[in-house]
Amino acid sequence: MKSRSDDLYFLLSVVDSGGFSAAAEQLEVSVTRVSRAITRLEQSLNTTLLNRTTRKVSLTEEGRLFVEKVRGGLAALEEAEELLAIRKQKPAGRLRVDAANPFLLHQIVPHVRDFREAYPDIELELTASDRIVDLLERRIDVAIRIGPLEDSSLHARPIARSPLSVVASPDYLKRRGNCDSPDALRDHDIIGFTAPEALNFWYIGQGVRVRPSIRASSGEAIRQLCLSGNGLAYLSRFMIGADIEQGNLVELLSDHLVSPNPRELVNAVYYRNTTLSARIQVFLDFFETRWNFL
Amino acid sequence: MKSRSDDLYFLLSVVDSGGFSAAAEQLEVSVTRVSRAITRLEQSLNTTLLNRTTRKVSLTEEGRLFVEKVRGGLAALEEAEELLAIRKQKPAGRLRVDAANPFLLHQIVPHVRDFREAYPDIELELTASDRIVDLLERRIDVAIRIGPLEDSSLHARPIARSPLSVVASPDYLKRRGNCDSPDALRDHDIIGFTAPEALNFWYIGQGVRVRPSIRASSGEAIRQLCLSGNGLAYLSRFMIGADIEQGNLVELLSDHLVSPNPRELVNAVYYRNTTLSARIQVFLDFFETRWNFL
DNA sequence: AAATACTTTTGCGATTTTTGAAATGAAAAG
DNA sequence: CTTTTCATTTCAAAAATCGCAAAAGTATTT
Repeated sequence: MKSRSDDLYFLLSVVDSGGFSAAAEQLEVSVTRVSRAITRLEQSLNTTLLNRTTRKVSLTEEGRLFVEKVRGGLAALEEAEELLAIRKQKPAGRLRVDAANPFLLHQIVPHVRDFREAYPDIELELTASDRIVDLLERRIDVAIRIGPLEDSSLHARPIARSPLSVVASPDYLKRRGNCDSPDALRDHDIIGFTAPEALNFWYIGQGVRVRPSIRASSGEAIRQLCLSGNGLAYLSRFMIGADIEQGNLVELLSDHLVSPNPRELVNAVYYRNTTLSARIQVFLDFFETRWNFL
Repeated sequence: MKSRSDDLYFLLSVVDSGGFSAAAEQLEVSVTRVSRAITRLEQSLNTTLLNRTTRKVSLTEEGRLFVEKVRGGLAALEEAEELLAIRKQKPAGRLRVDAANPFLLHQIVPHVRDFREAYPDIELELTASDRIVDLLERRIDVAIRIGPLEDSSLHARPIARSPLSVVASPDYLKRRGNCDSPDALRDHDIIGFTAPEALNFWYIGQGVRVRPSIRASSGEAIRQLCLSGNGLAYLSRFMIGADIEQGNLVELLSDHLVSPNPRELVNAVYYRNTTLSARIQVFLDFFETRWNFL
């Protein structure tokens, strides 16, 4: 509540450098300041953080726990500042973004107006392709992919997660009855994928390989089929979140859903291990805060 | 680097309450202070965070991004303080912890000496049981479980993740050759579980159901079999981390491992949705920082 | 258009904190 | 026993923060 972040930085420096004077030198401040920062901190927390034996300082057990958590917190704060620094560079230029069609429609398109307003100098080019295509050849800067990545020659960074849910339309459920347990799936119509077959593996309980009575080749098609009461589907939250909120689809078996699972991860894929271009950076930061599928 | 946490709290309050005066009232300080805090912050960051139109304040786009990150950071810092507060209560009494045998051996037992030293008033009782047993009847306070949870009547909290790796002993590999691709698994001896069969599903590529040529009923047995060169095994990092470091086991197919997956999550299970007892809290905090399997 | 009703910002003296240099104290090293 | 190496404390100067009251805006109302 009251601890000044400056003092926390001092603490970290002391811990890392192993002494007050060393920390002072490292931070280019007087030893007095360091000493006082720690004292202030300890008093404010009413705890002894550092065990001072004249030659060395060592962390008390509470200090250890405290420092551990503090590190993460300060890192986040610094990231926040860094964000602004990047943004100040007024990123500009062309940015080619690729995503699977449903993701593009449901989670990117609705926000591009705001994005363009925030970064008017970035020319956004959106493309849709279901599989990972040749990013390099098509000059794509960043691709959003859902689920496990196949090509590991590219670099990827997880940026969000979109759990999968079993859903059905209310009228279907009225006709066919509810579905309370994984075993009850047998009594229902399942809308599945034509290919790859791995998509018809649902992460429920121990994992179930379903036998679809209807198949479609795209998630969007499955969603439509489900909305019009053709059966149960297992889809990513990002494309049915709105449907659920509006009551057009009902979640089933939520107690038996297994999370995390390989298909719920949303990754940003790009080449270059090195630092991302400001364009890509701001794009990801911008959208990360808007993707609000749980 | 220089932003003060106090000012950040002011910022948050302004954002949440929707105005300077409202924030001032909420924080029980003068409006002047709030205004100055924001000004100071903005100058220090050299950025306009708040868009003041007389009737209301709204976040600028940079402000939005900034606040978002800051929230997380401050939350972590507060957690750190809270930790100390809990610890100050000198938690005492009996704490019954249950875990699967290998986890108990590899990740708990090695640290109990330190734990006892840190919390001398807690009487630790450790039990091992492979499946979730009747926690209530056996009076277990907290159980550590790896992988998906079956009984959802209990409350669980993910506390760590322990990825799974495909491993083999160096001498086995010398004899039988390397294993570069998921397909190459066919040419190798697999050490699998006798039951449940679901454990012989490996999260590699699209997911592979392996056909073990040797089976054992416990992870520890599988580990031993693997160490003595009987074939490939797919085990949690927490039980083979040391083996890998010491070179007694070699990781295979790491490029094809799929993460996250349902079996890598380490959960703390307990009844009570309400606030955890100090005992359980400190136990989890203490060990979380020591479990260092990636 | 002018007046009104809110808000935020600013000027300024008083008050509280913070700072560095040097003094002090304390434990290890020679 | 003396020297060295740190950390803490003292003290006066310097800096920052604070609150009051006045000022400066900007929607809404008259």
